[in-house]
Amino acid sequence: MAIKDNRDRLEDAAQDSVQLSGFNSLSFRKLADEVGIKSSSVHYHFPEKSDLAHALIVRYSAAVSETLNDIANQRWGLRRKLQAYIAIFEQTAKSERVCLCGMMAAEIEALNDDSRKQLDLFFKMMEQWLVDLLVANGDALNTDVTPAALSSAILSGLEGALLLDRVSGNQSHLNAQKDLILSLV
Amino acid sequence: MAIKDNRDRLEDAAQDSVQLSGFNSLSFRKLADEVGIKSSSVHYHFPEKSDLAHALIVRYSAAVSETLNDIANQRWGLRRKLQAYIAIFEQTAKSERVCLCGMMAAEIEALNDDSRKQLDLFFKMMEQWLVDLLVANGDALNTDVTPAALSSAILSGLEGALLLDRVSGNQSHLNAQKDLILSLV
DNA sequence: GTCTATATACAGATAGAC
DNA sequence: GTCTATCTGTATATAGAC
Repeated sequence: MAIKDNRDRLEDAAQDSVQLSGFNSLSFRKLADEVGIKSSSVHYHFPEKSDLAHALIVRYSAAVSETLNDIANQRWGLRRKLQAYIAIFEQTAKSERVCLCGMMAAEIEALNDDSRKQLDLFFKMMEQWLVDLLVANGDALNTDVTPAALSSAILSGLEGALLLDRVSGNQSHLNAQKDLILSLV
Repeated sequence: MAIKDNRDRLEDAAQDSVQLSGFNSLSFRKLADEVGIKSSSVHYHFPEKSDLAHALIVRYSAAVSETLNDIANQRWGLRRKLQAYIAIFEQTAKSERVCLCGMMAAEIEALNDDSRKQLDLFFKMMEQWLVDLLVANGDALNTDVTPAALSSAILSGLEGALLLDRVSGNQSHLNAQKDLILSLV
Protein backbone atom coordinates (compact mmCIF):
# COMPACT_ATOMS: atom_id res chain seq x y z
CA MET A 1 0.00 0.00 0.00
CA ALA A 2 1.28 3.43 -0.97
CA ILE A 3 1.91 6.04 1.67
CA LYS A 4 -1.33 7.73 2.56
CA ASP A 5 -1.69 11.43 1.94
CA ASN A 6 -3.84 13.60 4.14
CA ARG A 7 -6.84 13.22 1.92
CA ASP A 8 -6.73 9.45 2.40
CA ARG A 9 -6.22 9.83 6.10
CA LEU A 10 -9.18 12.19 6.31
CA GLU A 11 -11.35 9.67 4.50
CA ASP A 12 -10.18 6.91 6.82
CA ALA A 13 -10.98 8.94 9.89
CA ALA A 14 -14.30 10.08 8.47
CA GLN A 15 -15.41 6.58 7.56
CA ASP A 16 -14.52 5.38 11.00
CA SER A 17 -16.47 8.20 12.59
CA VAL A 18 -19.54 7.61 10.43
CA GLN A 19 -19.59 3.88 11.10
CA LEU A 20 -19.36 4.54 14.82
CA SER A 21 -21.55 7.56 15.41
CA GLY A 22 -23.02 8.76 12.13
CA PHE A 23 -22.50 11.44 9.54
CA ASN A 24 -24.42 14.15 11.40
CA SER A 25 -22.16 14.00 14.40
CA LEU A 26 -18.99 14.15 12.32
CA SER A 27 -17.33 17.57 12.28
CA PHE A 28 -14.52 19.01 10.20
CA ARG A 29 -12.80 20.13 13.38
CA LYS A 30 -12.68 16.69 14.97
CA LEU A 31 -11.61 15.21 11.67
CA ALA A 32 -8.82 17.74 11.36
CA ASP A 33 -7.66 17.04 14.91
CA GLU A 34 -7.38 13.34 14.22
CA VAL A 35 -5.23 13.89 11.18
CA GLY A 36 -3.22 16.70 12.75
CA ILE A 37 -4.23 19.57 10.47
CA LYS A 38 -6.66 22.49 10.73
CA SER A 39 -10.31 22.40 9.76
CA SER A 40 -9.75 24.94 7.00
CA SER A 41 -7.37 22.44 5.41
CA VAL A 42 -10.11 19.85 5.44
CA HIS A 43 -12.17 22.24 3.37
CA TYR A 44 -9.36 22.28 0.82
CA HIS A 45 -9.92 18.56 0.20
CA PHE A 46 -13.69 18.59 0.64
CA PRO A 47 -15.10 22.08 0.05
CA GLU A 48 -18.46 21.20 1.58
CA LYS A 49 -19.55 18.46 3.93
CA SER A 50 -21.68 17.04 1.14
CA ASP A 51 -18.52 16.47 -0.91
CA LEU A 52 -17.14 14.37 1.91
CA ALA A 53 -20.34 12.33 2.19
CA HIS A 54 -20.29 11.61 -1.51
CA ALA A 55 -16.62 10.61 -1.50
CA LEU A 56 -17.15 8.28 1.45
CA ILE A 57 -20.04 6.44 -0.17
CA VAL A 58 -18.20 6.05 -3.49
CA ARG A 59 -15.06 4.83 -1.78
CA TYR A 60 -16.90 2.39 0.46
CA SER A 61 -18.87 1.03 -2.47
CA ALA A 62 -15.70 0.43 -4.45
CA ALA A 63 -14.03 -1.39 -1.56
CA VAL A 64 -16.98 -3.68 -0.90
CA SER A 65 -17.50 -4.27 -4.59
CA GLU A 66 -13.92 -5.44 -4.89
CA THR A 67 -14.40 -7.89 -2.03
CA LEU A 68 -17.55 -9.26 -3.68
CA ASN A 69 -15.66 -9.65 -6.91
CA ASP A 70 -13.01 -11.67 -5.14
CA ILE A 71 -15.65 -13.96 -3.67
CA ALA A 72 -17.40 -14.41 -6.99
CA ASN A 73 -14.13 -15.48 -8.59
CA GLN A 74 -13.52 -18.26 -6.11
CA ARG A 75 -14.32 -21.84 -7.05
CA TRP A 76 -16.76 -22.19 -4.20
CA GLY A 77 -20.31 -23.46 -3.99
CA LEU A 78 -23.37 -21.40 -3.17
CA ARG A 79 -23.23 -22.05 0.53
CA ARG A 80 -19.61 -21.06 0.94
CA LYS A 81 -20.03 -17.91 -1.11
CA LEU A 82 -23.03 -16.91 0.98
CA GLN A 83 -20.96 -17.45 4.10
CA ALA A 84 -18.27 -15.19 2.67
CA TYR A 85 -20.91 -12.54 1.94
CA ILE A 86 -22.16 -12.73 5.50
CA ALA A 87 -18.57 -12.61 6.76
CA ILE A 88 -18.28 -9.06 5.41
CA PHE A 89 -20.94 -8.04 7.89
CA GLU A 90 -19.40 -10.14 10.64
CA GLN A 91 -16.12 -8.28 10.19
CA THR A 92 -17.96 -4.99 10.64
CA ALA A 93 -19.85 -6.23 13.68
CA LYS A 94 -16.67 -7.43 15.35
CA SER A 95 -15.42 -3.85 15.64
CA GLU A 96 -18.81 -2.64 16.89
CA ARG A 97 -19.42 -0.62 13.77
CA VAL A 98 -22.26 -0.65 11.31
CA CYS A 99 -22.15 -0.57 7.54
CA LEU A 100 -21.27 2.95 6.39
CA CYS A 101 -24.15 2.92 3.94
CA GLY A 102 -26.55 1.52 6.50
CA MET A 103 -25.71 4.45 8.74
CA MET A 104 -26.04 6.89 5.86
CA ALA A 105 -29.42 5.36 5.07
CA ALA A 106 -30.62 6.30 8.54
CA GLU A 107 -29.40 9.85 7.97
CA ILE A 108 -30.60 10.15 4.39
CA GLU A 109 -32.33 13.45 5.12
CA ALA A 110 -28.90 15.02 5.60
CA LEU A 111 -27.70 13.91 2.16
CA ASN A 112 -28.09 15.69 -1.15
CA ASP A 113 -29.46 14.05 -4.28
CA ASP A 114 -26.06 12.98 -5.58
CA SER A 115 -25.23 11.12 -2.39
CA ARG A 116 -28.67 9.57 -2.20
CA LYS A 117 -28.22 8.22 -5.70
CA GLN A 118 -24.83 6.74 -4.81
CA LEU A 119 -26.36 5.18 -1.71
CA ASP A 120 -29.09 3.62 -3.79
CA LEU A 121 -26.46 2.26 -6.17
CA PHE A 122 -24.59 0.65 -3.28
CA PHE A 123 -27.59 -1.33 -2.09
CA LYS A 124 -28.59 -2.24 -5.63
CA MET A 125 -25.07 -3.53 -6.25
CA MET A 126 -25.16 -5.57 -3.04
CA GLU A 127 -28.48 -7.07 -4.05
CA GLN A 128 -27.58 -7.74 -7.67
CA TRP A 129 -24.54 -9.69 -6.59
CA LEU A 130 -26.80 -11.92 -4.50
CA VAL A 131 -29.34 -12.26 -7.28
CA ASP A 132 -26.63 -13.43 -9.67
CA LEU A 133 -25.38 -15.92 -7.13
CA LEU A 134 -28.84 -17.29 -6.35
CA VAL A 135 -29.93 -17.51 -9.96
CA ALA A 136 -26.76 -19.37 -10.90
CA ASN A 137 -27.55 -21.88 -8.15
CA GLY A 138 -31.32 -21.89 -8.33
CA ASP A 139 -31.62 -25.65 -8.02
CA ALA A 140 -29.93 -25.55 -4.61
CA LEU A 141 -32.50 -23.17 -3.12
CA ASN A 142 -34.74 -24.50 -0.39
CA THR A 143 -37.45 -21.86 -0.71
CA ASP A 144 -40.19 -20.60 -3.02
CA VAL A 145 -39.19 -16.98 -2.52
CA THR A 146 -37.79 -15.49 -5.73
CA PRO A 147 -34.07 -14.72 -5.96
CA ALA A 148 -34.87 -11.00 -6.19
CA ALA A 149 -36.98 -10.97 -3.05
CA LEU A 150 -34.63 -13.27 -1.23
CA SER A 151 -31.65 -11.05 -2.03
CA SER A 152 -33.52 -7.98 -0.90
CA ALA A 153 -34.52 -9.67 2.35
CA ILE A 154 -31.03 -10.98 3.02
CA LEU A 155 -29.41 -7.60 2.55
CA SER A 156 -31.87 -5.63 4.65
CA GLY A 157 -31.72 -8.38 7.25
CA LEU A 158 -27.96 -8.14 7.55
CA GLU A 159 -28.03 -4.34 7.67
CA GLY A 160 -30.66 -4.39 10.38
CA ALA A 161 -28.77 -7.01 12.34
CA LEU A 162 -25.67 -4.81 12.50
CA LEU A 163 -27.77 -2.02 13.92
CA LEU A 164 -29.56 -4.06 16.56
CA ASP A 165 -26.46 -5.94 17.64
CA ARG A 166 -24.88 -2.69 18.82
CA VAL A 167 -27.83 -2.27 21.16
CA SER A 168 -27.78 -5.79 22.55
CA GLY A 169 -24.00 -5.75 22.75
CA ASN A 170 -23.57 -9.17 21.18
CA GLN A 171 -23.97 -10.66 17.71
CA SER A 172 -27.24 -12.46 18.31
CA HIS A 173 -29.07 -10.78 15.44
CA LEU A 174 -26.31 -11.37 12.95
CA ASN A 175 -26.05 -14.98 14.04
CA ALA A 176 -29.79 -15.39 13.69
CA GLN A 177 -29.71 -13.94 10.19
CA LYS A 178 -26.94 -16.34 9.32
CA ASP A 179 -28.96 -19.28 10.66
CA LEU A 180 -31.99 -18.25 8.67
CA ILE A 181 -30.12 -17.53 5.43
CA LEU A 182 -28.15 -20.76 5.51
CA SER A 183 -31.31 -22.72 6.27
CA LEU A 184 -32.56 -21.73 2.82
CA VAL A 185 -29.74 -23.14 0.73
CA MET B 1 -58.43 11.45 23.41
CA ALA B 2 -57.88 14.17 26.00
CA ILE B 3 -56.66 17.58 24.93
CA LYS B 4 -52.92 17.49 24.52
CA ASP B 5 -50.80 19.70 26.66
CA ASN B 6 -47.56 21.16 25.43
CA ARG B 7 -45.53 18.32 26.81
CA ASP B 8 -47.51 15.86 24.71
CA ARG B 9 -47.24 18.06 21.66
CA LEU B 10 -43.49 18.34 22.16
CA GLU B 11 -43.20 14.57 22.33
CA ASP B 12 -45.32 14.20 19.20
CA ALA B 13 -43.17 16.65 17.29
CA ALA B 14 -39.96 15.13 18.62
CA GLN B 15 -40.97 11.59 17.69
CA ASP B 16 -41.87 12.73 14.22
CA SER B 17 -38.55 14.48 13.84
CA VAL B 18 -36.56 11.49 15.06
CA GLN B 19 -38.35 9.06 12.79
CA LEU B 20 -37.71 11.33 9.83
CA SER B 21 -34.21 12.66 10.37
CA GLY B 22 -32.80 11.30 13.58
CA PHE B 23 -32.19 12.35 17.15
CA ASN B 24 -28.93 14.15 16.49
CA SER B 25 -30.50 16.57 14.08
CA LEU B 26 -33.37 17.37 16.41
CA SER B 27 -33.05 20.70 18.20
CA PHE B 28 -34.95 22.28 21.06
CA ARG B 29 -35.38 25.42 18.96
CA LYS B 30 -37.06 23.68 16.03
CA LEU B 31 -39.18 21.68 18.44
CA ALA B 32 -40.23 24.84 20.24
CA ASP B 33 -41.12 26.52 16.96
CA GLU B 34 -43.37 23.66 15.93
CA VAL B 35 -45.31 23.81 19.17
CA GLY B 36 -45.32 27.60 19.30
CA ILE B 37 -43.28 28.15 22.45
CA LYS B 38 -39.69 29.12 23.20
CA SER B 39 -36.79 26.72 23.53
CA SER B 40 -36.31 27.65 27.18
CA SER B 41 -39.83 26.35 27.79
CA VAL B 42 -38.88 23.05 26.23
CA HIS B 43 -36.17 22.80 28.88
CA TYR B 44 -38.85 23.13 31.51
CA HIS B 45 -40.39 19.85 30.32
CA PHE B 46 -37.14 18.11 29.42
CA PRO B 47 -34.21 19.65 31.32
CA GLU B 48 -31.63 17.99 29.10
CA LYS B 49 -31.82 16.47 25.67
CA SER B 50 -31.12 13.08 27.20
CA ASP B 51 -34.35 13.37 29.19
CA LEU B 52 -36.23 13.81 25.94
CA ALA B 53 -34.55 10.80 24.34
CA HIS B 54 -35.47 8.63 27.30
CA ALA B 55 -39.08 9.82 27.33
CA LEU B 56 -39.44 9.17 23.60
CA ILE B 57 -38.18 5.61 23.82
CA VAL B 58 -40.38 4.78 26.81
CA ARG B 59 -43.42 6.30 25.19
CA TYR B 60 -42.84 4.58 21.87
CA SER B 61 -42.27 1.24 23.56
CA ALA B 62 -45.54 1.57 25.47
CA ALA B 63 -47.49 2.41 22.32
CA VAL B 64 -46.10 -0.48 20.29
CA SER B 65 -46.47 -2.85 23.22
CA GLU B 66 -50.14 -1.99 23.43
CA THR B 67 -50.61 -2.72 19.74
CA LEU B 68 -48.89 -6.08 20.16
CA ASN B 69 -51.13 -6.85 23.08
CA ASP B 70 -54.18 -6.14 20.96
CA ILE B 71 -52.94 -8.51 18.27
CA ALA B 72 -52.14 -11.24 20.77
CA ASN B 73 -55.67 -11.04 22.14
CA GLN B 74 -57.31 -11.61 18.76
CA ARG B 75 -58.61 -15.05 17.87
CA TRP B 76 -56.32 -15.29 14.88
CA GLY B 77 -53.98 -17.96 13.63
CA LEU B 78 -50.21 -17.68 13.43
CA ARG B 79 -50.17 -16.40 9.89
CA ARG B 80 -52.65 -13.62 10.45
CA LYS B 81 -50.95 -12.48 13.64
CA LEU B 82 -47.62 -12.38 11.84
CA GLN B 83 -49.21 -10.28 9.14
CA ALA B 84 -50.50 -7.89 11.77
CA TYR B 85 -47.00 -7.66 13.26
CA ILE B 86 -45.56 -6.85 9.85
CA ALA B 87 -48.35 -4.33 9.28
CA ILE B 88 -46.95 -2.22 12.12
CA PHE B 89 -43.84 -1.73 10.04
CA GLU B 90 -45.84 -1.20 6.87
CA GLN B 91 -47.70 1.63 8.55
CA THR B 92 -44.38 3.27 9.40
CA ALA B 93 -43.02 2.75 5.90
CA LYS B 94 -46.10 4.30 4.31
CA SER B 95 -45.26 7.67 5.85
CA GLU B 96 -41.61 7.35 4.84
CA ARG B 97 -40.47 7.09 8.41
CA VAL B 98 -38.41 4.48 10.19
CA CYS B 99 -38.97 2.89 13.58
CA LEU B 100 -38.06 5.38 16.30
CA CYS B 101 -35.95 2.78 18.04
CA GLY B 102 -34.31 1.67 14.83
CA MET B 103 -33.21 5.24 14.28
CA MET B 104 -32.05 5.55 17.88
CA ALA B 105 -30.09 2.32 17.44
CA ALA B 106 -28.12 3.94 14.64
CA GLU B 107 -27.39 6.91 16.91
CA ILE B 108 -26.71 4.90 20.03
CA GLU B 109 -23.43 6.74 20.65
CA ALA B 110 -25.45 9.86 21.39
CA LEU B 111 -27.50 8.13 24.08
CA ASN B 112 -26.72 7.73 27.76
CA ASP B 113 -26.82 4.42 29.59
CA ASP B 114 -30.42 4.81 30.72
CA SER B 115 -31.65 5.32 27.18
CA ARG B 116 -29.54 2.49 25.84
CA LYS B 117 -31.08 0.18 28.39
CA GLN B 118 -34.60 1.25 27.38
CA LEU B 119 -33.70 0.72 23.75
CA ASP B 120 -32.47 -2.76 24.51
CA LEU B 121 -35.72 -3.47 26.34
CA PHE B 122 -37.74 -2.35 23.33
CA PHE B 123 -36.07 -4.82 20.99
CA LYS B 124 -36.19 -7.60 23.55
CA MET B 125 -39.92 -6.97 23.99
CA MET B 126 -40.47 -7.06 20.23
CA GLU B 127 -38.58 -10.33 19.99
CA GLN B 128 -40.18 -11.99 22.98
CA TRP B 129 -43.61 -11.34 21.56
CA LEU B 130 -42.58 -13.18 18.42
CA VAL B 131 -40.99 -16.00 20.37
CA ASP B 132 -44.20 -16.52 22.32
CA LEU B 133 -46.22 -16.54 19.12
CA LEU B 134 -43.91 -18.96 17.35
CA VAL B 135 -43.59 -21.33 20.29
CA ALA B 136 -47.36 -21.46 20.69
CA ASN B 137 -47.62 -22.44 17.02
CA GLY B 138 -44.47 -24.49 16.68
CA ASP B 139 -46.13 -27.23 14.67
CA ALA B 140 -47.02 -24.75 11.92
CA LEU B 141 -43.43 -23.68 11.34
CA ASN B 142 -41.87 -24.58 8.04
CA THR B 143 -38.23 -24.19 9.15
CA ASP B 144 -35.60 -25.75 11.38
CA VAL B 145 -34.49 -22.39 12.72
CA THR B 146 -35.33 -22.03 16.40
CA PRO B 147 -38.10 -19.64 17.45
CA ALA B 148 -35.52 -17.48 19.23
CA ALA B 149 -33.29 -17.12 16.17
CA LEU B 150 -36.25 -16.75 13.86
CA SER B 151 -37.70 -13.96 15.99
CA SER B 152 -34.38 -12.19 16.11
CA ALA B 153 -33.96 -12.45 12.35
CA ILE B 154 -37.50 -11.30 11.63
CA LEU B 155 -37.18 -8.22 13.80
CA SER B 156 -33.79 -7.12 12.51
CA GLY B 157 -34.98 -7.86 9.00
CA LEU B 158 -37.99 -5.60 9.34
CA GLU B 159 -35.95 -2.83 10.95
CA GLY B 160 -33.38 -3.00 8.18
CA ALA B 161 -36.08 -3.04 5.52
CA LEU B 162 -37.54 0.24 6.79
CA LEU B 163 -34.11 1.82 6.52
CA LEU B 164 -33.31 0.61 3.03
CA ASP B 165 -36.74 1.34 1.64
CA ARG B 166 -36.24 5.04 2.29
CA VAL B 167 -33.21 4.87 0.02
CA SER B 168 -34.88 2.97 -2.80
CA GLY B 169 -38.02 5.05 -2.44
CA ASN B 170 -40.38 2.09 -2.54
CA GLN B 171 -41.30 -0.77 -0.21
CA SER B 172 -39.38 -3.49 -1.99
CA HIS B 173 -37.35 -4.52 1.05
CA LEU B 174 -40.33 -4.65 3.35
CA ASN B 175 -42.29 -6.64 0.79
CA ALA B 176 -39.38 -9.02 0.41
CA GLN B 177 -39.17 -9.52 4.16
CA LYS B 178 -42.87 -10.21 4.21
CA ASP B 179 -42.52 -12.80 1.43
CA LEU B 180 -39.70 -14.51 3.25
CA ILE B 181 -41.33 -14.49 6.67
CA LEU B 182 -44.66 -15.76 5.41
CA SER B 183 -42.93 -18.50 3.45
CA LEU B 184 -41.82 -19.98 6.75
CA VAL B 185 -45.23 -20.48 8.35
C1' DG C 1 -45.36 27.19 32.42
C1' DT C 2 -43.69 30.49 29.57
C1' DC C 3 -41.07 34.35 28.72
C1' DT C 4 -36.57 37.45 27.65
C1' DA C 5 -31.96 37.51 27.77
C1' DT C 6 -27.74 35.48 27.83
C1' DA C 7 -23.68 32.29 28.48
C1' DT C 8 -20.86 29.14 26.19
C1' DA C 9 -19.58 26.01 22.83
C1' DC C 10 -19.27 24.38 18.35
C1' DA C 11 -20.87 23.95 13.62
C1' DG C 12 -19.76 24.86 8.37
C1' DA C 13 -17.52 27.89 5.57
C1' DT C 14 -14.35 31.64 3.53
C1' DA C 15 -10.35 35.13 2.81
C1' DG C 16 -5.89 35.70 2.28
C1' DA C 17 -0.92 34.88 3.78
C1' DC C 18 2.79 31.59 3.21
C1' DG D 1 -1.60 22.21 0.79
C1' DT D 2 -1.72 24.25 5.16
C1' DC D 3 -2.03 28.01 8.04
C1' DT D 4 -4.32 32.10 10.99
C1' DA D 5 -8.16 34.64 11.57
C1' DT D 6 -12.78 35.38 11.26
C1' DC D 7 -17.77 35.38 9.83
C1' DT D 8 -22.23 33.66 10.70
C1' DG D 9 -25.34 30.54 12.32
C1' DT D 10 -27.00 27.35 15.59
C1' DA D 11 -26.61 24.17 19.44
C1' DT D 12 -27.56 23.06 24.58
C1' DA D 13 -28.38 25.08 28.68
C1' DT D 14 -29.36 28.51 32.55
C1' DA D 15 -31.00 32.78 35.33
C1' DG D 16 -34.53 35.29 36.66
C1' DA D 17 -38.96 38.02 35.65
C1' DC D 18 -43.88 37.32 35.11
